Amino acid sequence: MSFRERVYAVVMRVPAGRVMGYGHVGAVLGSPRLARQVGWALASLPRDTTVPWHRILRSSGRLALQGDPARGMLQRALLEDEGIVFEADCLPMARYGWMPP
DNA sequence: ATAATGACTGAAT
DNA sequence: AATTCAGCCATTA
Repeated sequence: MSFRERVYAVVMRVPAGRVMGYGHVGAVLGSPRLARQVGWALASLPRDTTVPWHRILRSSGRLALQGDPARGMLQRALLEDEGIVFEADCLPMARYGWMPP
């Protein structure tokens, strides 16, 4: 089982309308310092994937993909479709954040 | 085996 | 408040 597959397994557990930070996913995988590797795993995801990659955000609830406007807008649109309300490019992790039981 | 890369993060400017 | 810097570590070359 590769690192990627473990990342996908965690991300796919996140219910609609909830989000997780890269560091949180890394923490579930073993260490909060795996954030970058989580990012790498999602970056190598195919476009037609069923993995809800848009539910993974940067720390403090800021959106990832800020360097890529096209995908950034897509991520925001997907999250809003799930009922998440943004507060000026950020969203309250305290409310939408999720951790596996 | 070594070196470079990056959807990150937290501290320091 | 906005940027830059320096660690991080799986993957790739």
